[in-house]
Amino acid sequence: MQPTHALSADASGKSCKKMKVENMKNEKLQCVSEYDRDAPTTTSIDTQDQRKDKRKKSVKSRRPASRECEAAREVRVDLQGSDLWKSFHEIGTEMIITKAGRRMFPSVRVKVHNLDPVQQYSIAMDIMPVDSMRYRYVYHSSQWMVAGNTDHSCVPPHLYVHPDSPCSGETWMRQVISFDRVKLTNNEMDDKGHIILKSMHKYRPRIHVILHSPLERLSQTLVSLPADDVYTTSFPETQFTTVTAYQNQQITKLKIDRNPFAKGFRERNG
Amino acid sequence: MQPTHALSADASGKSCKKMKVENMKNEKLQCVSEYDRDAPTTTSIDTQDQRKDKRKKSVKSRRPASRECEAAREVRVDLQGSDLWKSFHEIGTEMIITKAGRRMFPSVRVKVHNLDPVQQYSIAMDIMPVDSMRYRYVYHSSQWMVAGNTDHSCVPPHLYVHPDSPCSGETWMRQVISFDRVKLTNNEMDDKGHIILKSMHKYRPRIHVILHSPLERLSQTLVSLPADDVYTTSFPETQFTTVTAYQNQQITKLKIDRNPFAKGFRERNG
DNA sequence: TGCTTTACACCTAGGTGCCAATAT
DNA sequence: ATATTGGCACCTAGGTGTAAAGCA
Repeated sequence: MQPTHALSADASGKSCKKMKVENMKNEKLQCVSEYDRDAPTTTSIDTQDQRKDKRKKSVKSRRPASRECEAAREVRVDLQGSDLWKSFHEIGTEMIITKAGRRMFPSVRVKVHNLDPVQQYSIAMDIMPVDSMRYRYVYHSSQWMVAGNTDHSCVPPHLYVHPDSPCSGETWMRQVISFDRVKLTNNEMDDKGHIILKSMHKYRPRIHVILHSPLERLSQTLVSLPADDVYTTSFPETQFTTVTAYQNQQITKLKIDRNPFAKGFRERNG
Repeated sequence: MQPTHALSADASGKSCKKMKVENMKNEKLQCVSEYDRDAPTTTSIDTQDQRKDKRKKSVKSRRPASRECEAAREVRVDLQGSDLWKSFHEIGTEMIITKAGRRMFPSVRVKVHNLDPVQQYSIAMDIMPVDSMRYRYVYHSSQWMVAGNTDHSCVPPHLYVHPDSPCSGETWMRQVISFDRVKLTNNEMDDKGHIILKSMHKYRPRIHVILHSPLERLSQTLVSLPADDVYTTSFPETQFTTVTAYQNQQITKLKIDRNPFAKGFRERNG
């Protein structure tokens, strides 16, 4: 359980490392509440004792050949379809989870910038709990209320490595990176590689950009912990509550309206 | 164009290397005619000058802890669905190729044995020309006849790396490795990663088991040449002739009869 | 003539929310 | 009471050979 590439403790926000190391092993099921604000959350150095130091460090915008620190620009990850996510977020996004596994809608789609074109990267997604609460939906007030604490059975979050991984920075930057084949399940015994979540809980997806050192590689089957340099980011509007059946009818309507696979319900459900 | 990992010239069939090196760059479009015999063809050392030395070296059968040479057993690759392939082969297998890309039926499916469970491997397929001839089908004799030499535009054979690559030997051995998503095309400008072939030519698929040295890795996008140790094999019954429309009606009937996607023609075409 | 392309009907495979039944 | 499950009709997405048209 010891950190593989533990960093020195200089967590000053000005550090000019192109990629910051985050040791995911040490994160356990720690909750990242009240991230639900404005800018994307970018994890900087994140060792056990510094969790309180986490601050929204807005990623530097592209600046040609900034000479600050060996001219290295910081990795940037943009969420695609942010407007759609926000439409759901305003109501309170719900995601169905089933035993067989259910896709997300909307799905997480990103573009990455400022990678080194010749380096190899893997890009991965996982889904972190937002807090340790269980929720229930109160119909008459159309609101989600806390219903108690979660039972910490605490399955470590499964890392979904994008199937194109590993791949050169150049190739990654040329395309929209889509996680639309990810499936969510409530089956704790799942063996099909789906992401296991608990119903009636709040979650938020994270994106990891994993730089492969020349001496290592990340097999797609080594599903849990990248030991290399990892750049991690997350978008507030992608937060959602897991359900086994939709609770808020406005969510149902919006899904039917926007998800092509639900077209069969368009007219029927006026 | 120089061999990356050229071997010494001891091509004696008894060499005890677990995996033999084959330098694919040196193979060019060399034709491997009259391999259409009995046992699977296993490529041993294959440098430019030794092509005549190629012999069907039937892979050693599993022998527990044979101590001959550091107790390493030789890699073995078995073709799944061999009977189905043979049904077609007896008639003269045809594969449709289209501009958009067409799947193969039957598809190539294999099982691998005697890998090192803890090593990382990639498994790949390519399709080699059997000779340099162009063929035409003569209806009244129901036979394929030579129609001339091919025009050597000679696109280097595209390597299709199995999407699960790279992966541990243990994982590979536990599953049937299916290449059913491979698509064949006659579009020489194809950019969708399909395998480009010439119509009215004879081909045979090859399977490559690529051992990753700890210091290297094979990106799925580096599509052409494995520089590591490669074990290559091929099965006579998988040979086929490329067409844009089926020539032999017996082939058409067998495809309709066996390919689930052609079910719509079962009754119609008595 | 001989080969290739295209639009097509008809499949398989699989993603939706719904609803009634069933847990918890 | 609430939450979950499984069967369902209805979609999307895409794999078939066909037949007619297009191309050398």
